[in-house]
Parts: sequence; structure tokens; C-alpha cells
Amino acid sequence: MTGTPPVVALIGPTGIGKSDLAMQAAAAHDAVIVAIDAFTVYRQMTVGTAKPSPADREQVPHRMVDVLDVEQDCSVQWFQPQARAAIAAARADGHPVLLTGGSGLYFRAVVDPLEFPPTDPGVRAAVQAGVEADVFAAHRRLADSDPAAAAKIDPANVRRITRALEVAELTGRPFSSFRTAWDAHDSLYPDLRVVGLDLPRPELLRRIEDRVQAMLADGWIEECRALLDRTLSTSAAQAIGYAELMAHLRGEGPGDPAAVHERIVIRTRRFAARQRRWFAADPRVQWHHPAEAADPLDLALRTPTNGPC
RNA sequence: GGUCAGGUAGCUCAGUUGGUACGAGCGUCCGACUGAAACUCGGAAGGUCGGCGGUUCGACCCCGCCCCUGACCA
Repeated sequence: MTGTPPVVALIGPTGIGKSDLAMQAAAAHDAVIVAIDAFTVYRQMTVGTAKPSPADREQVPHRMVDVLDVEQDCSVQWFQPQARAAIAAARADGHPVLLTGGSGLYFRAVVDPLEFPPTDPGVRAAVQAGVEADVFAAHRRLADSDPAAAAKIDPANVRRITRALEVAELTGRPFSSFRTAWDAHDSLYPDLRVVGLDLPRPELLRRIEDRVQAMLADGWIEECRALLDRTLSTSAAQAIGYAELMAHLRGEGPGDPAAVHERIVIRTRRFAARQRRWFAADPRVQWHHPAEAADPLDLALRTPTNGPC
């Protein structure tokens, strides 16, 4: 064994089978898995987030899983240093690292040298009030001070406009100046290999439907019921399925369970599409059919970077 | 068998006192994205307005018949 243990990422749309492959590979190489996922961080969300089983976690160390309670907000800014520290610790102990997950922004935050500007609740609230009063005027204001940022943000996107103005006010720097490293795709880990898993669309959609059914049969609803007397943080409350199921349990929304299930499948489907789009833009990804990628670590270490797939 | 209501975009429905469908929401497709990212936001495609006849310069909107759906009465 020479040099630092490798860092390999296994990414792809939800339901593609990342976790299973990650388990096999990690077990075979004595690796540590770091979950790049904005929702398996929550201790109380297990079934609906397809969290690795206790047995799997017993066999292979998983980091960034079960680290927050649902009352706590999760953010990229918080996630970035935590995940990086976990990676560093594992490598220091001589373990290869397998990054697994589907949260695109979090992936880039961990793996790219991105710097996230600060936030301030008071400033944000004030800025947001101004933006909400007249979004288009706010967008014009942004265009005056930071044309590059304004060009990237739709004139009706209250959230993004607010953030851009907040950052400008807080740092005195244009929001767009923080984006310079974005297009470079220069990895923080020089040896990083990124294995992408994908399937033909119809097959993926089928898997998603089956998986939602399986989760429901596996106690998802009970898990949601247990969450009813908790106050979910803004970020936790967005989780696909949890939002719909909890509303249903409270008697809100459509009373027909089939309609609720359908709604969850649709949201998941759209999420998968967004994930593919996100990762398709990353030139580092080497795409594979899940059946070909029996061992992502082997595969990644043997294939030249950016090789044809 | 009869009465009433209804048949308009893939779905749920608006709408025009007759003048080329202003359609909306949802879905679908495409796309943007640095502290909520399973978020937020943008764009596009999709309709012979149930069928056939009639009235009219002109009908999705008026008339007749027919088909289908739902409720009610028998």
C-alpha cells in the first residue's frame, strides 16, 4: 500500500441501486462510505430515505448518516466541512472513501473548492421582505449591481434573488463573484473518480414505482405518524413523501391513499430527472449501466479518468 | 323506460349574450441553479370544444337526433 487511499464517488438518480453497489465495493476494499445526501442525515427519516440497513452499517462504516434531528435545518454550508472532515479522517486511517448519494449541490460542495458566502437571519429577513414586495423590481436592482448574477437568476425567483442581494449586502462582494470556481469542475481531491449509474428511462421509472410501494409496505407511514408531534425544520419538511404522507395523516390534502401514493411517485420521478440533468453537466462522471459496475472501486481505479463509457 | 346534470388540452375544470379557444391548475418535455437543493424558478409541446345533421354571412356556444357518463324517478 502506497500513498493516500483513493476517493471514489458513486452517483446517479434515485432508485438506481447506488447503495447496494456501494456496500459490495466498500466491503471488498475495507472502505468507508460517506453519504452525500441531504436527507439520510436525519435520524428520524429512515424508510423513505432508503437509508442503509443497520446490518450494512454494522459491516461498513457510514458517515453523514443519522447526524441531525428533524427539528434541525440542514444546509450545504453545514454539510461541506462535516463531510470533508469525515473523508479526511477515513483516509488518515488508511481507508478508501466511497462517496455515495444523489444530492447534486452537496456533491459539488464537498468535492469542488467552492466557498459558500455567509448568511444572516436578520439581513435575510429584511432583504426578503423587500424582494417579496416587488420581485421584478428586486431583480432589476440586482441587474444594476450584479448583471452576471441577474442573468443567471429568473426574474420571478424570490428565493435566489433574495440570497444574491443578501450576500452582496453581507460581504460587499457581488454574488456572482462566488461562482467563479463553478464551471471549472476542478476536484479538491486530485485522484477523485466519479462513477455514474444510469438506466434507460422506462426502466428507471418502473423501479421508482416499485420502490415507493416497497417503502409504503415497509412502515413508511408509521414512521411519518411518529413525526406528527415533532416540528420539522424547513429543510426536513421538504422530504419527498414525508410531506405528502404527514399531510395525509393530518387529514389534509386528498383523502384517497392512492392519490397520495401517485403524488409521491410523481415527485420522485421528477427528482430523478433533475438528478440526471444535474450530473449530466459534470464532465468528471464516467457513466455505467449498473450491471457493468459490479465494483465501483475496482472499476474507478482501473479506468482512466474521463474515459469513454 | 323517464327526468335532470354533464361531455372543452393526458387529468380536473374555466369560458365565449353566436364572430379565428385569452384558458387555468396539475401532469409531460426541455432548461437554470453556490448557505432551503428531495428546494426554488423559467420555457415549451398538447384541443377538429362527444358524433351527425340543421339554422346562420359565421356556431364550441342556438335547434334536432344519436352516443357516452353521473344522479334521481320508475
